[in-house]
Amino acid sequence: MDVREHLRNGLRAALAEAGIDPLPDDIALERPANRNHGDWSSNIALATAKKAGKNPRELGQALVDFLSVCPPAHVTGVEIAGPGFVNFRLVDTWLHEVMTDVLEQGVNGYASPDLGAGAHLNIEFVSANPNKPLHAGHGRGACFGDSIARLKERCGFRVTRETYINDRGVQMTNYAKSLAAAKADEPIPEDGYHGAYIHAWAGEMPADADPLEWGLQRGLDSHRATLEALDIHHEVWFSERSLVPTGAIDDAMDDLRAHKAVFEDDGAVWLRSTEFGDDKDRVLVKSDGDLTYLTPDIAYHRDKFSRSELLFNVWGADHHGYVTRMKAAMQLLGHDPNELEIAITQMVDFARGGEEVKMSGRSGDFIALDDVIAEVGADAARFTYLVQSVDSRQTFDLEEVAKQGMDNPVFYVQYAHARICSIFAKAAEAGVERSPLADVDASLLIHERELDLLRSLQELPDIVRVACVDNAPHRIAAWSREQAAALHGFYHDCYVMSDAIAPELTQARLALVAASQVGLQIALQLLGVSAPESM
RNA sequence: GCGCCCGUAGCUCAGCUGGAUAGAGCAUCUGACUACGGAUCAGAAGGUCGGGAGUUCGAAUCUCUCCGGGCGCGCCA
Repeated sequence: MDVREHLRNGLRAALAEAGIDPLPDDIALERPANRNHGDWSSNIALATAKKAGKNPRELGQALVDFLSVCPPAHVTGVEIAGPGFVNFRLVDTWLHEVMTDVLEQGVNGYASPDLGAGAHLNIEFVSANPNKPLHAGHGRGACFGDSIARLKERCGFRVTRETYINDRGVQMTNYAKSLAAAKADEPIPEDGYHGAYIHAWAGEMPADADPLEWGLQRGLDSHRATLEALDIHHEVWFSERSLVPTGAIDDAMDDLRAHKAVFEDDGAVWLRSTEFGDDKDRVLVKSDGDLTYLTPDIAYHRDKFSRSELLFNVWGADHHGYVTRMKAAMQLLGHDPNELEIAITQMVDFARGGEEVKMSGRSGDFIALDDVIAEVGADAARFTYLVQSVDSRQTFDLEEVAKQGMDNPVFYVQYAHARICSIFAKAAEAGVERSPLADVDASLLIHERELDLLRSLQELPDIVRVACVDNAPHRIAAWSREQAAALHGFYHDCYVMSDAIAPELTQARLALVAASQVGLQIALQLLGVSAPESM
């Protein structure tokens, strides 16, 4: 049981004794930044005194007096400090219980809060045009979306990974023309695509192939291969084009009309998106009869809702202006706006050794995501894309990330895992057999390095929950670095096996290291980064 | 002009629903191996949290305003 429950129960009893009624719903407990303030601290006296019309310091003292007489489990001291904080000092047994929890629950059980309760969540990400390879900028949304999927899965959602293929419209026609021109050694049309890949792909194209159909498949194959190199696998590749023959677009229009969500003006059909916060109403059917981009996308989202309770989209910052109208469209169709969550990833700049690398869309001169993976490796690419909040613009220095040293946090973390494996290998070599957990005396773990490792492991469930709720995989990356630092520090100061180490302590430390391995594996799995046994 | 994101150490960035003396990595300087992989560890130095005002016991965090940067504001996709 989480030690905080013991403390909260004690605080509730103390509050009741002090005449607080009703009791607060939530009692915050935090680990003070300053160790002198104890192991756990609560601001509950400050928070409730105001409402109860009491002096915070006096209420805090009353709580302390009560808790000193009936201390919760593990507690050795309770003090009042500052304006009214209640500080708890605990014996290390509370941390030893953390180790037991981690090992008993394992990689699949520890730090897996059930937030989703089995709800079906469709996560759409990447959704790039199939007329060109994925570029370096796509990597962020791809890694972010997949890590979100991993987080939601761990937290009890049933997840479908999906990507939308923009295979309908003029850009596909221009792409086909470009392929055909390249194949015939003719100049690429002005409105075509001029990247080097066009010529490479045209060279592969059979002479009798339909450039559009062949090109579509070639583009999809390219995307699929790139994503698989990053260990990203979409269950559904949804074709925009397919919305026409299935009647999905017509159905969506009928549905919108039935909901009085559209009107006609100037020969065009408009969506009443201003009813739900949009700046202006949006055209769905142009006066020439063509559909705007929005219309099939509405039909697509409507289709997704027919297959899933909750939708999650990952869009680049260049599409953020589109969020309001899509949410408005879904609300006009009767959906709760909270059932469609849209995460925006800010742009990525690329550099080599501090020198900015220009990416120009017009000339087709961009860094392919494949090239990033080839240059830095899939693990380093994923970790780097995820190490930073997607709310901030990112600078991705290919030269820095390609380094296989301390500059590179991904190696630091992976090396911690490899070290653990190395310790186990060494133990096996020495003929040391791991005792069952029940026979391990965890109370032997009293070194500050050992306790640091356990404090960090204790935080993981909270970190996972926050990362899931806030859509923040970078919190996992940050935790993995802390756990790795704790492991390296432990490794440096605490030998697991040695003539000077008692067999019982060896067993306790092997268990501790195993717990750390569980934590690191959970974190690396959520990031989609491998946990190597050796490097 | 309007909307969204950002501004924290020399550099790259964390900082959870407001908490006590604002953190990490890199870079810089100084140290640590006759034992499990030194791809490691320890210490030092480094700050008007963009500026200002407000809310309160308490603000990097919430509100307002200004400054600076990015991205959007089509009957394009």
